[in-house]
Amino acid sequence: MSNTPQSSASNFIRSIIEVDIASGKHANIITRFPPEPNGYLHIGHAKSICLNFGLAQDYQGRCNLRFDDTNPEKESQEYARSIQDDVHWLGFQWDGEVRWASDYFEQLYRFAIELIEKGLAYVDDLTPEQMREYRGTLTQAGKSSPSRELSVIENLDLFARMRAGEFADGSRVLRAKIDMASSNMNLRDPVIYRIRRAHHIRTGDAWCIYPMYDYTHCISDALEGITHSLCTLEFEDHRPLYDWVLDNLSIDCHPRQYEFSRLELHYTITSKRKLLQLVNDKHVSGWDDPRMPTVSGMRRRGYTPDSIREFAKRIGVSKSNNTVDVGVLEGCVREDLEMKAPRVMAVVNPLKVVVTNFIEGQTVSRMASYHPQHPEFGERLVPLGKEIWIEADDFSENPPVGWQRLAIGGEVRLRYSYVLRCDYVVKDALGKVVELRCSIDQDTLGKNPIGRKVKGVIHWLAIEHALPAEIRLYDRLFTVPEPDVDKDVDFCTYLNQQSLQVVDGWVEAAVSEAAPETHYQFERIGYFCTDRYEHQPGKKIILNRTVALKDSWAKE
RNA sequence: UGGGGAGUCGCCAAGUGGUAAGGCAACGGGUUUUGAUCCCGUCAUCCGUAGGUUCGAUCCCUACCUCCUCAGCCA
Repeated sequence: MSNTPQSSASNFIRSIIEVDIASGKHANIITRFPPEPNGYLHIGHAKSICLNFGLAQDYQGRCNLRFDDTNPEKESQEYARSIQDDVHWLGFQWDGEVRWASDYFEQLYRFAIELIEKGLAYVDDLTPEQMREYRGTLTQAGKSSPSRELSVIENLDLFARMRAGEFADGSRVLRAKIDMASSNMNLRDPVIYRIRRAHHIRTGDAWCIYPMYDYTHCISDALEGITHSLCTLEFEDHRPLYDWVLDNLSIDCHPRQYEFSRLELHYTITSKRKLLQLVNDKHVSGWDDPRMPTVSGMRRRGYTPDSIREFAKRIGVSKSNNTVDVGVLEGCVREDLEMKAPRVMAVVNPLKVVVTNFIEGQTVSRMASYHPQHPEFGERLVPLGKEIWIEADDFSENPPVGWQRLAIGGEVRLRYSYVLRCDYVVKDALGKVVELRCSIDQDTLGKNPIGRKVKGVIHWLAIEHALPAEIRLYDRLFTVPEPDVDKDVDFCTYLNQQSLQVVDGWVEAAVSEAAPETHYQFERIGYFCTDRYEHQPGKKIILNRTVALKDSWAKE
């Protein structure tokens, strides 16, 4: 009997867990999601969140949220808050309270003393430059620092004085004494504590020494009883150090670290440093700009938690480098919104049409369903009028072969209304089409015309009843698939100047009172979402385009 | 030219000594008052390359090739 839920694909981590459960090594698994609060979460983190929390759910285990807050200079409460919000929004709940690596500072300190007492750590006063020199290179062994031979007594004293603030920032470090000749650079006596007088978001000014990631992470995992510590591939080389620390300390728990490949997406970047640069340099409005690959940006854009979780499921987990096309992500939202978003009509690029034979009080309006497959979504009246807006793109003076939209002398179905014929085109002095004079076939409401077939259907809005709306159309943020592949070229040079287009469009009155973050499908156009922050129900309608509808005509 | 990883369809990704899952995309057809959705069908004689072991290898062995990664007092 397998523990694998049918909904989740097999992957190497699940295989390991299943073996561990089957062998009795673990009765319950405990995972953790360990972000550093130094930026907002992005789609790559979402993959990790879905993995860690998903595993815990599927195997009846637990998953902790633990902040790796060991570098006070870059961390903030704002980031920590946003991260918690994002995890919740994605649909996950961590086990118990939020954990902080800083909660373990005292224990970490005592373990460091244990290491010193065992002769496995020493205080060094080499400058950063010297340390780099002493470290050697990939092909040459490093050499020992003079401090490597300090006695336990001396090290104990020095380390205590480091904590007491007797030394200047950066003047001394505590190093693990492992092997300066190791072919693994991480084992060449890595620094495990440095002196930094920085205000910490949790511990304030209580400490002037801070533990390094490699030293902190494994111990934090062990203290929390983590069974499977999952991280990305670049930490593979750190695993021997992870194990070394735990093997040499009196901790009876030794979590196992497993690495999986990080997610790469075409036309976007997933580097917190670079995302921060986009924010700082004002290339975007903030971390939650709808063009950002951040969780909060995608949320604002209109992505749903379900769609992101589905995405994580589709891309899978492995150890091979992979680059996923954004089309996969888009496919996930379309699929989710297809069944969840009510349909409504909107005109993004309006062209005025005068229905010449519209007869007030006689020409009828129909009710329209909010969802073709879900009558429970309800319906509303879509009023027709003498003057209507249609999409400028739905009319062509010189229609190409296969054109199913409006053309001079041609007919088209007005969605939920009559069949419309274009009789006359009004142009301005420059020859630009500014208005269409059309007539409807009075006998086509709710039924097809007799003797001829009208294939095309277009959306429209009665001018009298349409509501003005600010519509934000987003395109990819970068013009090339891999903006940051070339180290010599600033990725900002590949910014897509047309990534945001704000247009004044029109929407059905039904949208008027929509709350922020309401999803809609604008028929024939795409999925849109009322802006989380700026949309004001009943006052200012602001919609963000989440993703366009698939368009097999546009491809031709 | 040190260490650690990875190479299976356009993109992800299972799999395993017994003759290549699935998803996305793509393509063909059907339904449709969204050129959407939905439905049906097609889509790797082949698993980086070359040898070897075997009745039989993508899975085992050998060599090679390619890509990623490591020299922060970042995580």
